[in-house]
Amino acid sequence: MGSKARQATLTARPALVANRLHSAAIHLLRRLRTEDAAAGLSPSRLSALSVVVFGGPVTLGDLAAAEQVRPPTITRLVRELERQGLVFREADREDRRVQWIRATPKGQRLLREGRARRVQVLAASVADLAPEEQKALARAVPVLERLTVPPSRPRPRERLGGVPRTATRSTAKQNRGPRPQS
Amino acid sequence: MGSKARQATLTARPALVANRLHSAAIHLLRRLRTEDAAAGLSPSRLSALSVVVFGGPVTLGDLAAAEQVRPPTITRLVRELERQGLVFREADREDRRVQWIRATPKGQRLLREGRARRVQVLAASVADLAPEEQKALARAVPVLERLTVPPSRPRPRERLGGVPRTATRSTAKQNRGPRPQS
DNA sequence: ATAATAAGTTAGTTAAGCTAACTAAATGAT
DNA sequence: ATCATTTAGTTAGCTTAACTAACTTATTAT
Repeated sequence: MGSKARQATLTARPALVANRLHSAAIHLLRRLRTEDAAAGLSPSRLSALSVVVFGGPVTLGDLAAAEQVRPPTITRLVRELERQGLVFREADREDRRVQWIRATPKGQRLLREGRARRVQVLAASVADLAPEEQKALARAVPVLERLTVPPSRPRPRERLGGVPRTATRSTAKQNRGPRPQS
Repeated sequence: MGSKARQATLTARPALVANRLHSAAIHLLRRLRTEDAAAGLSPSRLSALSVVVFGGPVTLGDLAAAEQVRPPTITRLVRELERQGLVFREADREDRRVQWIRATPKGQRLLREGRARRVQVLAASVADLAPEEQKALARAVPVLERLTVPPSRPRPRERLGGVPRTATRSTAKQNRGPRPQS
């Protein structure tokens, strides 16, 4: 194969790449769904819990934004995580409409252990690939991650780094309103 | 190959790659979900329709295997596609338990036009990437596609390539007594 | 004081997955 | 030939996760 010609073909068809990525993502998740279920955490809950664990205390709205879903979806998701004893809420002292979500120790443990267990099947497949293939994947991952962030989302989240609790509320509020750069 | 150390890092952690792939896939699909809805075809239906359109006539079992879902799920999915006038079924003449699924012209058209429209947002993002990034993605896609096929599934489905209709059925089933219609 | 905005919740719908239990047809053994 | 088994698909009922619309409560602005 002439590599020049092939490269040209590849880069000339973003739609084709997008298409195949789409399919691949669907099938990838289908494949992992089974493992997810075994550990009692659906992909949605897993993803949300992960934001809570690594992103420090977050509000419901933060979570909804991070997960790119609507408020009711987050309400329900958090309720389930709460029921499983993986997160808990705490009302903000300054703005009593706001609920801060934190992970319990159980939630942190379950995320770390469970997540590893869940992607283990995938990881094994990755490990079975030829080195060049693994490299191809590893190089594509950061690109993929950039792709999955909608460009239309400014995301002003200072809170996401471990916020000490109540003090930050006023600070956070400030940039809530103005929405600096879009 | 430039940095040996970097390669080692990249290939040494399949679990890390798997993890990030998992997240990326979730967010990718979330992002596309909105676009999907607009065109009237959910990701699942889109994926199934795509198999029917490009994989020639398939049985329900074929579809279930290709989509990695259980029979009831496929039954429902096909019923909806049928209701939308995108596919139709036809009973096999030799084995009357078997249903062959084909795309209608409308289904073919909708897939071609609709699919492009649906992944258009993603395609636009891909097009916006730097050329090296596009190449990284393009090279990773085939690897991804291999990853999404469970290794534990031998799946010797001869039917999946465009089967002319009833002729092949007997080939597959050959040597079994021809049960005349009752 | 009152209107407007913001954060979450509730209610109700739709879609997509599953298992269990079923029907109908085909195959195999006696 | 009959009866048991296997296979293809369906039905019923459950769960999860998404959505919109309409609501409550709290905050902010006029």
